Amino acid sequence: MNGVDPQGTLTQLRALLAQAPLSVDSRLPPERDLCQQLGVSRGELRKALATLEAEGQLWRHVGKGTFIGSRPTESLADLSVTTSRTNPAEVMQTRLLIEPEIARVAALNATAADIAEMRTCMARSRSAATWRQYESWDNRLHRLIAESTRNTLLLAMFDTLNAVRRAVVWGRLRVNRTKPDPGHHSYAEHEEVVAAIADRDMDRAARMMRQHLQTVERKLLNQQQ
Amino acid sequence: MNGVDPQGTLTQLRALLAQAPLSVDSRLPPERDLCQQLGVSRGELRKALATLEAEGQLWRHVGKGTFIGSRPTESLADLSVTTSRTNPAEVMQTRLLIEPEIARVAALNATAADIAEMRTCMARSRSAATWRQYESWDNRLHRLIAESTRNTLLLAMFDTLNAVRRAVVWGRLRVNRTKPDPGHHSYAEHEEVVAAIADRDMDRAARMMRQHLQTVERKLLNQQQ
DNA sequence: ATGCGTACCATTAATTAATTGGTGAATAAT
DNA sequence: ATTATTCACCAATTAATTAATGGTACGCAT
Repeated sequence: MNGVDPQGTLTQLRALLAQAPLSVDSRLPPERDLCQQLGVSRGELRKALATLEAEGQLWRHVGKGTFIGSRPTESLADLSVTTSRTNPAEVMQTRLLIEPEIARVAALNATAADIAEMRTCMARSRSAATWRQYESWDNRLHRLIAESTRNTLLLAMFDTLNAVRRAVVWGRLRVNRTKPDPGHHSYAEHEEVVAAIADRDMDRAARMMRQHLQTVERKLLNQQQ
Repeated sequence: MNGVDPQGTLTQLRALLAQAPLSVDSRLPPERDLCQQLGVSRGELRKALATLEAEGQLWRHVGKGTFIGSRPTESLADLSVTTSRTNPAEVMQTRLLIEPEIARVAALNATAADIAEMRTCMARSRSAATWRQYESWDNRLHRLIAESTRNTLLLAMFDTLNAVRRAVVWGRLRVNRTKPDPGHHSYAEHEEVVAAIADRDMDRAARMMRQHLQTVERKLLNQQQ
């Protein structure tokens, strides 16, 4: 039909994309509709689309459609997949990066009620009769710190990290002792973190949290031997 | 029927679980089938099942079934829920906390190939003809930095954050200019981040990344006005 | 030869139907 | 009067079905 101007449909498409009310990542009509709409054959349309795809202006996938923008990188944001691919070392490194920063923001945003609840948590963890109870209050404290950042996204990231951690470090059981050591290192370290948060000392909160996690890591390594 | 021995069905069930060809995590028949198979009423069966569930021998869930073993860790870290509850400010704050730390680890672990690819990315982004292409290369560069930490969990967290960001900052379109400014701030800042990574200067990499993100934030705020 | 139309394929999304644990009411049993 | 059984229904989940979409081969015409 317009073999004399093989670039015609390509030009039409470019115009469509330029003037488009279609923003990025939006889907454009299926090929069968679009070729009728432009008055060209499907083959011709597909040639033009292939050119635009090669330029990176759009991307296509069978069953999904044709989309504006660049092909999204497949995110391994899936929890089960991540869990199976990571390892305790990665978990610890990630924790060591993120939780101190969380403590930093917590020092900025925690309310008096938050801090009071943290102290309650620590008292309960001190009087814990079993390791399970201790761990429960320990988890609660760490999450409380994340909550007091008043940042739901940050809290969600903390939860994700925590879920992966629990799934990965699952085989590590502490059954050797039935009662937590009253001189357990975490008691004093928790105190220091919470004190820094209460003092609104962001740097110190981050530093203390990092130190605490490093101690935990060291203990885990010793226990593993 | 066997009211004289209310533990009868429980004993039967224990025997079934003990001799079971059913391994852990396997599903046992639905209640409606199982109660007929054991010759008891559904209510009686459910009492026995409740006991076993309390003991942690099995777990149940509506629509799924009854499974042997302990309940799998539930991850409430759902992406869509998070997206609906957060806002651009939270996204930016979280990004500002995490990405510099990622850059820090990248400075430690990036290979020469990684750094070469980062430079390719920057070159492509410089020669980008449209904002869409620029954004594509910008995203690619940031993810490349995350990849070069060689920490799959950290990469997954980055992807999660990125997915939320894209979903939240969705209305923000850059249509005012059709071509990226050759003096665009990001060019120089990207250079500095990559240079710090290439120099293995962890602190500088983190600092430069933080500075870059702050510039981006400032530009976004100006644009919003 | 080239292009157009038709039909079909593999993959994905949307829709619908079955399945399943949880719960309350009516009824029978004791 | 209390307890157990049966039935019906509910909310959540999964399985099955249908529709939609990009990719591709074949026949036909020009």
